Amino acid sequence: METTGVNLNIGAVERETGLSKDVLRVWERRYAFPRPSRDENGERLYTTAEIAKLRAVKRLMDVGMRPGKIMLCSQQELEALAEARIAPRSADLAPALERGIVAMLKTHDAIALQQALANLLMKQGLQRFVLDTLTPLNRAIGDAWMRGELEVFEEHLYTEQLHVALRTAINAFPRQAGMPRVLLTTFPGEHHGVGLLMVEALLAPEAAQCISLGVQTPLEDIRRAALAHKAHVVALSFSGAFPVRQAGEGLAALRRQLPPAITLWAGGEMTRRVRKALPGVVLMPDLLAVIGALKSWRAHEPLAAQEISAAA
Amino acid sequence: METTGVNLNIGAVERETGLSKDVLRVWERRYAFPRPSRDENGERLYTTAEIAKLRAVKRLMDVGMRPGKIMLCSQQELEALAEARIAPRSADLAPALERGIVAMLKTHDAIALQQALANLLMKQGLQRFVLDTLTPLNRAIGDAWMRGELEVFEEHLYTEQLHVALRTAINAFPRQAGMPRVLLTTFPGEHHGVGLLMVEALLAPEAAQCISLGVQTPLEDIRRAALAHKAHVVALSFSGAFPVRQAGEGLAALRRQLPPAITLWAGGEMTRRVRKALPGVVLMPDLLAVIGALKSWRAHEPLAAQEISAAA
DNA sequence: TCGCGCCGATTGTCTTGGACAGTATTGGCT
DNA sequence: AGCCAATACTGTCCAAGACAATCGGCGCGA
Repeated sequence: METTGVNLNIGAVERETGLSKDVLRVWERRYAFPRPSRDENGERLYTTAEIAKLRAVKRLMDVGMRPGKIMLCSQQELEALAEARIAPRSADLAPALERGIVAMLKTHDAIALQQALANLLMKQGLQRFVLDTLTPLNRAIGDAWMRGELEVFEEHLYTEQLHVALRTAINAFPRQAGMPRVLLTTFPGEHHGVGLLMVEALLAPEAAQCISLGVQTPLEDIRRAALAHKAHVVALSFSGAFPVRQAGEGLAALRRQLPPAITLWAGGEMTRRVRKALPGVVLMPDLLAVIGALKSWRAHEPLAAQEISAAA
Repeated sequence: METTGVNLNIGAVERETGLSKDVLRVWERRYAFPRPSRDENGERLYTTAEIAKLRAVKRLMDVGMRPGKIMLCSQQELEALAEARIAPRSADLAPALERGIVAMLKTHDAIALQQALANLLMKQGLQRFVLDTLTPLNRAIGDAWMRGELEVFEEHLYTEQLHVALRTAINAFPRQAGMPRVLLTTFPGEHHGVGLLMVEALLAPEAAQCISLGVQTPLEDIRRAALAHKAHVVALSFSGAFPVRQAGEGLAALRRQLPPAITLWAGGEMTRRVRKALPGVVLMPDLLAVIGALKSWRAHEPLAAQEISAAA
């Protein structure tokens, strides 16, 4: 625990924590936390301790807790809350596999990690790997992250290695002009791209044609891309931290601008928190739903597909 | 040209254009552009035309132009400026290869694009592909982007396909415990990750061990990761749009926090715009410099490497 | 006892207009 | 022509207020 007491200004804290300047200032006004010192110009200077606590608060808020309830807790209390939240489901047992992967992350053994992922993938096949292994594994990683056991950079390493493993496996499938054509991307503000890759991993063996634009495509460009690529389905991925409201607005706008024949899928952790139904949007709260949605599309939408093709 | 006159509020414009709310408001005050209408609550509503012009302005600013000079130009004038800027160097000739790739992007032929990239890669080998093909190709794509010939989603598709091609090729090399160990990532705020992949593509055949954290690692975590992984080199990538000042501050802070034995590399388009030297940071304005820096490290730093190993 | 609707509390986002510091550019001087 | 200083430019930060959407709890009816 060094005393790297490098004080950061509000802009740097925004970048480091993902909390907007507005939020940081209004929290200070309302909750008296954080309470940064000021430099000679009266500008805020946040300590590393405050930043760490802000990150802990954000983690808890990303799983549904409210700022007013937790803002004045100490670091220990926050950790206890995180612990309590995941206790119910990890109480039974954390399987050896998951614990092994987390251990590799903690020892920073990138090579072992990559081999472990590649081995599992080869043994199980791509779809089983995604559905059976990755789902609980991602949850275990998420839990460890919630508990503060994992550093940011360790989580980054996991994501990166997962990218490598999945991308390699997906590439082994021939890139064919299958049906449906699925356009994959995320909204601006959503940085997390593993979801896209997992969906692609599920669809590639089903002979659907995936066109991924990566993350953060502006709304207007999603529309243009869907038309340009004559997509049958537009699939968006949302991580748990994505604001439900923003997603709802964006999906509604997109639904309005897209021809009705194009199906709209929305998946990812966030979709579990959606209350009111979004007309014309297929929600996929888990990965299994992707397979279901694909089957459903193939059963019900042959006409739509023809229409889009004919419109060319 | 549809009249999708969907007006966006300032937050949405910030996400879509990458211009902060503060900047949008201060531009309105100073230059009387943009001049958004207001909703019933007095909140700004930007038209799609304004957003398009904002994007054009940002593109030109990313290559060094100043807002005051260009803010009041019409769309046509902005396009003329972009044209003029790239005329000097593309006047000679745009080689057939580059034009072919751009054409594939414009016709949205993802399959052809991927095959073209894979073919080139196989024919030339990874390093030659990166150095000889990708450098001019990226410039051609950048020029087309500057001219407004490419849509955002077309550029996204290119990036994604490049990712696929490079990742596949890199994976073909055995992941060994070579020297030096290079930690690759970008600062928070830098979304562009192709640079990292290109560096990895150059280093993998040289038997250096790359550990990539992907994009947007908080400063403190870069430090921790460097120590945890016992990295010999920390390499950061910056796209042309990254603010030079932010990069300078970040690099200085990182240099201060990192043991002197760890070498610090900074590469990418931004580094060409750096004026004052950054002590203790190796600048790599082009990709060839990466090879040079690697050779230089191997020639001069055998002691440092041993020290770090011993410190374990 | 469970479901539904209402109301108050909570919370993120947007508002204005001012200020300042660091950087680029201009102009004058040698 | 080259160098330095004054000036213009520009991004970021500040304050305190306002408002709408949402959450949570309460009471009511089935």
